[in-house]
Amino acid sequence: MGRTSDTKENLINSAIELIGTRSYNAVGVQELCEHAGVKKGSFYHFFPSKRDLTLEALDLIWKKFKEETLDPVFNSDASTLDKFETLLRMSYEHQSSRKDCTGCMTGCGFGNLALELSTQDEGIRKKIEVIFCEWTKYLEMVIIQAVKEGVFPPKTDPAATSLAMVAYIEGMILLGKTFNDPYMLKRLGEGVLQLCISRTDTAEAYSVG
Amino acid sequence: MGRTSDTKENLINSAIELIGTRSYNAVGVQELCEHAGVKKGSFYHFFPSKRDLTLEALDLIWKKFKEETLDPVFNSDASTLDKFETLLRMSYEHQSSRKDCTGCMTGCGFGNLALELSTQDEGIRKKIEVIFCEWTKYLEMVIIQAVKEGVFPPKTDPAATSLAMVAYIEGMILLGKTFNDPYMLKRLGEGVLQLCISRTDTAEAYSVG
DNA sequence: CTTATAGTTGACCAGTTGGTAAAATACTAA
DNA sequence: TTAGTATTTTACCAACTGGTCAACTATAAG
Repeated sequence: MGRTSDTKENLINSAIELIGTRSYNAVGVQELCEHAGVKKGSFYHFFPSKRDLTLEALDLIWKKFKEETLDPVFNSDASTLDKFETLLRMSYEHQSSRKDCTGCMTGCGFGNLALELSTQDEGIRKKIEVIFCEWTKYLEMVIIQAVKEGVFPPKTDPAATSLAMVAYIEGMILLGKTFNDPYMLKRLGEGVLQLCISRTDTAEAYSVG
Repeated sequence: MGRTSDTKENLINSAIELIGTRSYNAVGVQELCEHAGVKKGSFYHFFPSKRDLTLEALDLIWKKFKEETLDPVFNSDASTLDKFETLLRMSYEHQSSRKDCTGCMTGCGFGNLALELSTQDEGIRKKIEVIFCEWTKYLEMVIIQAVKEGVFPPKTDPAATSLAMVAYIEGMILLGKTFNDPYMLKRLGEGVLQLCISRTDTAEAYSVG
């Protein structure tokens, strides 16, 4: 019943585009509306506030990241190492193309919003926390399997290792954005593999600690 | 000649406090002035813009970070591993106390501003890039020495390793802020050491790659 | 003690912020 | 065809944004 439209989707996509390349507080409702070709009244017909738009935008980029990156990579029949390498290569390519068309390496939409808003908006912080947890689970499952297959040493702690990998990836992207240089991801990418070696093995190998 | 005052210092400290716990765009000139007990006219007597205040605030927190943390830790006669452990412990303690008094883990002032402003303000981005480079140099020197002493394997690449460590530390803090849990730094801290092992050694040890 | 200078004040500005409310319009389903 | 509903539009709001300016005041140095 009643009329239908794609205004809501347009607004969400505009939020992903604009907030993604600048920041939450640097983009106003007005600009969001202009970019989406929509009047402000329509905005508030679909969203109670800019914050709620952002929450839905986070849902969408997480869904897309799963569908376009995590699922294809981790459901493939490639080797464990190839999976990590593919994930890193896709991140590099994504950031590179962002820089080509905006002039800037825009970084990770989750990390960006997390650092900007975690202390100010508990709902957004919590949503990104959950996203990082789910992302970690993808990695954890691969690590568990790699240990079973003997690719990773038996003492590997999959939960700790996967969390460390997400931290390291976010840190890589943070440095890449700071240097405005996607090549930073190439330089740092190999470090991800080092986090796969369990702490105790590291200690034994070189008697550190 | 003329009158003296500590208004400028007060404004810089207010910026560190307010922008540090919220974000650049979430804090206005007015609030900065109120917090510093200063009228807006005085603000613009000392700073051409909020952006310029922020640039000076970055200088100060970097200076303090060096004086209070990097210099004492890395000029001590502790072992290499102890130095890293001390650095991590101090980060944990700092973030913990921030959470105790503000309710939030506020994260790294450099990382926060880098992600919020890198795509929007080239001057601020560049300043943080330089800071990360200098920070990396501190770590690099320690790593070079550790290789000499045989604590780290000879194939270690000090430049690559130190950069990876900064990335990992920033990623740890990012996750900690997202989870609003300083304990994340404890959980992830040990991973820093794994980045000290050179890629090739990792590959040899477990035939990965 | 004077004078030049550094610092302070308050009034002001145009533009923007996020958000509201009601009337007008277009469309869908019965 | 119609009735009801979803969407769109317009006009509006108070509060706040970063920033300006000229007048005023305190003080350090000669």
